[in-house]
Amino acid sequence: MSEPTSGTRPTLEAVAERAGVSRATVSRVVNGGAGVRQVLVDKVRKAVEELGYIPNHAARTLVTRRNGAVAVIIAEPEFRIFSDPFFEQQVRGISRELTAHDAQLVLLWVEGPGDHERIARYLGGGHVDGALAFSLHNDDELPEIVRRVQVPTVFGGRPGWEEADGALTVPYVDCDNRGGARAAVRHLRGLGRRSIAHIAGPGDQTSALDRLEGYRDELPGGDPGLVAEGAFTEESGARAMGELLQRRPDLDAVFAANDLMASGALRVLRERGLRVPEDVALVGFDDVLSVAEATDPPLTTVRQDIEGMGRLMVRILMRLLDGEGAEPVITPTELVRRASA
Amino acid sequence: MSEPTSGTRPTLEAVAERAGVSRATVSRVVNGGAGVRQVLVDKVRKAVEELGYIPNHAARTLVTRRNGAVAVIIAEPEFRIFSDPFFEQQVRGISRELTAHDAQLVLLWVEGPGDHERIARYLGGGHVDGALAFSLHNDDELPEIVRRVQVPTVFGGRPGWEEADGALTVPYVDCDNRGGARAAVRHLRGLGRRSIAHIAGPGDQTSALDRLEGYRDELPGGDPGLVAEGAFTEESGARAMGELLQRRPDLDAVFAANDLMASGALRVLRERGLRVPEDVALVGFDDVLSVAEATDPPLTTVRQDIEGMGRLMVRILMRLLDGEGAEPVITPTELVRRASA
DNA sequence: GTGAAAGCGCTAACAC
DNA sequence: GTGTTAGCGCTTTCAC
Repeated sequence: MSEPTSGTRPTLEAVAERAGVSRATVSRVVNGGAGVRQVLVDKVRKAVEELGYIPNHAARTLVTRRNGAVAVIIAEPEFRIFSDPFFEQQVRGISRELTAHDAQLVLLWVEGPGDHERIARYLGGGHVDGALAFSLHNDDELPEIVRRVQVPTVFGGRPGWEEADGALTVPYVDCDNRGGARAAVRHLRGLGRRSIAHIAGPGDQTSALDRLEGYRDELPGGDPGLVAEGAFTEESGARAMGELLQRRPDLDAVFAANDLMASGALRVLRERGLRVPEDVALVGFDDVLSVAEATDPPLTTVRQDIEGMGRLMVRILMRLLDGEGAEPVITPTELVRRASA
Repeated sequence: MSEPTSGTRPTLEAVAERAGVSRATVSRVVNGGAGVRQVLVDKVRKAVEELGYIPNHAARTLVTRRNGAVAVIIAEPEFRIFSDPFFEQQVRGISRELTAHDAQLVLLWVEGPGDHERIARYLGGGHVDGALAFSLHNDDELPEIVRRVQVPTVFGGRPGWEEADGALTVPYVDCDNRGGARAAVRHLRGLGRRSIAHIAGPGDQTSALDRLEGYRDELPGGDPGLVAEGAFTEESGARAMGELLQRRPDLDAVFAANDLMASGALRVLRERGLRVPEDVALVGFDDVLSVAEATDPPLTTVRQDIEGMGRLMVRILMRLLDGEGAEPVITPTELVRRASA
């Protein structure tokens, strides 16, 4: 009983003996039971039950080269994103789709650069069939790691490094950030607004850059003073709003690169006695309900199907695992009108 | 190239051939190189490097019965606790200690009761050597699952079901909740306070119950109207404080079962124009710095070494895996005086 | 010190 | 339909 795992688990062989059949038959039954007479199926099932047999994972993986597990990689600086409703929704989508494929979600937490080697060994050692990662910053090392160990990987969000090396196209899922931003600005213009400001996200994230570009598409030659950078947090949105009001007290509309920053901006606007949408119209991005519906007034925003994007990441990975090719996927966005604009 | 894993990875055999040694020697080198001549060690290392060899995990596990991975199980209702600084700190401790043991942290997310079967298969299938779980609610099914599949498990927090079945003692790590609560109340009494209220945590969590008991130890025959139940959140602390003030406007001290609820209570106290600590002295529990030091005034609170408890969970699990026995561990608490009491 | 050989528990041809 | 057999890639006695 000094063994690592408690006692000795029953093997296929034991089940076979008890059921009076061969190992192969037991294997067939355990894996679905196709092409086995019902009598034997029942016998085997009974033996499995009685012995409490659970297939040995390592043995199975050794021969099938599949292990039914997919890694979701979280890098330390991003660990906090668990508290971000956006991320939670995406992981939920991933989890559900994985379950539908009968695959296990393994969350890998990278604590820092020192962990890279360990993560590489884990990924390369075949613990998982594939990986899902989030391309949050341009300087991330993850893409290099997954490339090196050759584990099929799908990214959430358009990776920034792709721009540097056009040859290396990795599969990813992202929404139409640029198009969504355009729709937001067009909507504000349609409302007759003339001074439309933008609270952008961090400059090292493609989603922020793409939304900024969409904003500029609609306002060529716009005043750079109408753009302030935030960090996708409520707090930073408030700060950016303050800056903008200082620079351009005449502004009559704001497009924030996400709902959290929009809610921060809204707070500042109200503190200054400005009415939304009468004095300043406000549009967000994401349509995270817990934020967009909770503000007063509720936010007009650009909706993206976050959970759906998570599910899509899994489906693309599965296709990759089946040896099929995979292209990046851009999902559509949709303007949701509420009261803020 | 239609294989699940990309291309064919080099095996031990390939390395052996390239280095001109036997598989056994390569294996020795890969596993530390003890008892192998330096010349051969170098040769092998070189071959490993050149081939980009990574040991096959499944094959190794199949023979060693160990796989260097430990599951941290998160149940869905608790997924939110990622945003709880307490939990994050504990996971950080776990992660660090695991790294020190060269083990991989695998986070298992249980989405709901329907997932139990899958989780059981995963745990029982030998994906991980052991598991770490958090006993948050008394009706949790997890303990039953880990018992069934016989995977060595250490719990964070004293499990509630233990009371029902004294025979089943599982290893767990918890702080001295009762003793800490006593110290808090004693401190308030020492300050000359006469009407000491308690904002308790949810009644289905042992930590909350133990702290309540510690409070009662020091105030036998106390007024039940001085106790209100919260849910360990800031919001619920505020609500409970409101109730207490309504029932007992004369109260002059509050012991909250955690810092988050204390900060909620503090907010309400100030809204009502009550000074802390002059009118009402306030003590929290946990000493989560981001909360206890951030309030105004900063909280006097009962400190527990959260990260240390996470590390301890891992150490106990490792002992379990080595076939040694393991007892529950209660870590000490310490009153930290700041300005609120 | 190093190599040869025997498995770990399972699946997948291939016979029957 | 079912059983037999040959590995999957690695570690680990046991000889030499």
